[in-house]
Amino acid sequence: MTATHPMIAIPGPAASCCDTVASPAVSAEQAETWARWFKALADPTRIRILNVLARSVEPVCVCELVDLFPLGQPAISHHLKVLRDTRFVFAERRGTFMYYQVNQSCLAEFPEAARQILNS
Amino acid sequence: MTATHPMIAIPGPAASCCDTVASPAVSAEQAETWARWFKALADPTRIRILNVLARSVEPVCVCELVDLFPLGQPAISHHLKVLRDTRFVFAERRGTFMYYQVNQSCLAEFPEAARQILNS
DNA sequence: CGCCTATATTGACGAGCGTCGATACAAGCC
DNA sequence: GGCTTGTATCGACGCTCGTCAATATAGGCG
Repeated sequence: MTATHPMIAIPGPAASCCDTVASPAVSAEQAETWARWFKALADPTRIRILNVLARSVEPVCVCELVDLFPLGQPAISHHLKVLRDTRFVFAERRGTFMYYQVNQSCLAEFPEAARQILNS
Repeated sequence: MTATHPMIAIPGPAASCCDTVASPAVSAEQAETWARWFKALADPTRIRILNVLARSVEPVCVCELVDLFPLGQPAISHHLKVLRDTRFVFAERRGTFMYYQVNQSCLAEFPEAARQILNS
């Protein structure tokens, strides 16, 4: 695996193919957590559902979402479950209807993850 | 699809299951673009590769990355290609070696996407 | 030229994802 | 109680993804 670098005899800063790089500062566990977050948003429908929920002051019921997208009700429910499992949204029951809202604080951590991947 | 709401006769703000919600402000095309970005980061190895590249002042060659992760060289090359295709990183050839760097400006657009999903 | 090393690409395989149809559950109304 | 409606879950299908082994390409060195 480790390359035997051809310039090894040349003195100076370019003695090997590159300076030894530090191990990633992001642990494997942290990376998996963030990967799950990104994966939850790696679908255009879920992005747009999240956008609709974020733009609505009031909680939104499922039937409204079903009308907005060219997908069946089970598909919408599935996407909502993915967003629920990652805590991007939460649901509240009112009689027969289910109302969904964005979890603002959870989405706020999102740019923070991007920052840590770049800086830490 | 559209629900016939049982409270339709009751006057007042709760005349239907929920207020009519605006269509998503994020177009389907924009959502697909962002979904591709998120998908590129929806893998723990790619997150950590990106983190290593971001932490290194100097460009990093592939053999160094192969040593850092318990994956074969083809797998690392594959992940680098995904990151290249989404312009998160770019590569530069120096003789036999390929050196990778993060595309800072491209990653800066990332929190902006999160902001637009929430606010716009 | 031929050999060697670094990296990219290909093909294959198993696993997971998105969608749909069918069904189950929950709650209100008769 | 039964009926209806809204929502969630299940099973199946096709598709994509991540990984590996094998191979191809590219560049340096003799």
